Amino acid sequence: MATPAASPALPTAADGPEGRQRVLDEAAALFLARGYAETSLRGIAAAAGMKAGSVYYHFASKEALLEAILRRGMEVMVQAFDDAESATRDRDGRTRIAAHVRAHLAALFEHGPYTAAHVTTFRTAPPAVRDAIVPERDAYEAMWTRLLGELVTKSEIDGDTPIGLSRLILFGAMNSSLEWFDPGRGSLDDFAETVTRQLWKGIAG
Amino acid sequence: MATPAASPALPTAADGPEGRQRVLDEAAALFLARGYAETSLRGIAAAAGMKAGSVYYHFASKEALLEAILRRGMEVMVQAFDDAESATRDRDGRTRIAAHVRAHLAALFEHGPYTAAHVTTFRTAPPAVRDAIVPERDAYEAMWTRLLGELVTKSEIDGDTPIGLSRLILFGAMNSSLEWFDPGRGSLDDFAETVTRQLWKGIAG
DNA sequence: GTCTATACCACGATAGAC
DNA sequence: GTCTATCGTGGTATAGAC
Repeated sequence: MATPAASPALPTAADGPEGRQRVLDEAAALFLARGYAETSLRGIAAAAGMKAGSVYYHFASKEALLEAILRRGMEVMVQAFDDAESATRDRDGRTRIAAHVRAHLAALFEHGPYTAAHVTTFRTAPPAVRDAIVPERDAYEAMWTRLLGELVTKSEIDGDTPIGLSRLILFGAMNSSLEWFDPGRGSLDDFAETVTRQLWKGIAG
Repeated sequence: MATPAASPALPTAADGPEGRQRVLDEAAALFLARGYAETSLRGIAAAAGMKAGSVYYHFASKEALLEAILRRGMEVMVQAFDDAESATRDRDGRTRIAAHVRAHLAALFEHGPYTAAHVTTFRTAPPAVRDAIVPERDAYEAMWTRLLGELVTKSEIDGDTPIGLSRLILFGAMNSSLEWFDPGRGSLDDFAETVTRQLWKGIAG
């Protein structure tokens, strides 16, 4: 039997993603675990099963690699937001907020290390990388601002609190959970519900 | 006139703190601005007006310097908490929470770079440094847990939400403001009041 | 697409003069 | 208490074979 022309028996799709994707995955995981500056290209290469020099076939520099990861992390967040929006566009405000909180937290904890790596490394990323990614971040923030503004218009959210501040406070509450929440020990649904309840009604007795 | 015996005319107290303190101040500011790994001892020394080798007269290593900064940052937070506690111990729950939120934010933005540097560098600090500082962090967290528990007992806080989670959500909201709040552009009092209001009553309309 | 080999540099840290 | 000088290590990145 001759090998099928369309799929030659090469060790590509069999065990794991191909080189570039492997580098991306492992680098994101390492940046998340140890930080950008603390992670060496040699370490990334080793985790991806190759030598340091080979990484440069896929990425022009360590900064370019970081930028690709930050961009991917942002795409995951935007996708999560869009899905939540499609699912709850016609529901009440509390339901919509709950869905978006759940979606954001899922992007952090359930859709790979990219979004989490974005959140934790952005602050100390090299200025050139930060600047390159700012437009994507602004777009995501604008999606939330639009959602909250819509709910204020419908009087589902109190009009007194500035929604810009509310959004930043909510983002801080959600993103900082990377430092302590372990999805293996607690339910993400329960956590998302607690965040939503506290955001919605507060803690007053 | 002979120079007074108690204060010889040496260039010590005149312009700025002495060596060790200068290193501490500048290192904290640099760790906050750029991160621990991204900041070199040469850069710290230059900011403190000395050469790299001289830093080792004051600190055994870069890690020891970081540990001293993290510890100082924690002391500032604890002091802020104690002050707020003394000032509002007999007041109602909402007033006490407001004072503590204000105090924590003041520690981040108004009492030097130590607390802010602690918050931003702890996550990626070398494990040995993290381990050494964990007891102090636990003690501060216990102060908050005790406060919130007391308010639950008095039914000033809703007993349904687990206070451990509420504390982490509140810490995340406050600490993450380091990434965007500029005390030169906005009032810290106003910001603290917004955080307190959102924590207490939520955003529901 | 990955390898080996290496250039080049910045880093943390140390030793000893002053 | 600060300096100069330097050591050794590990970092990013490149060149060229395979």
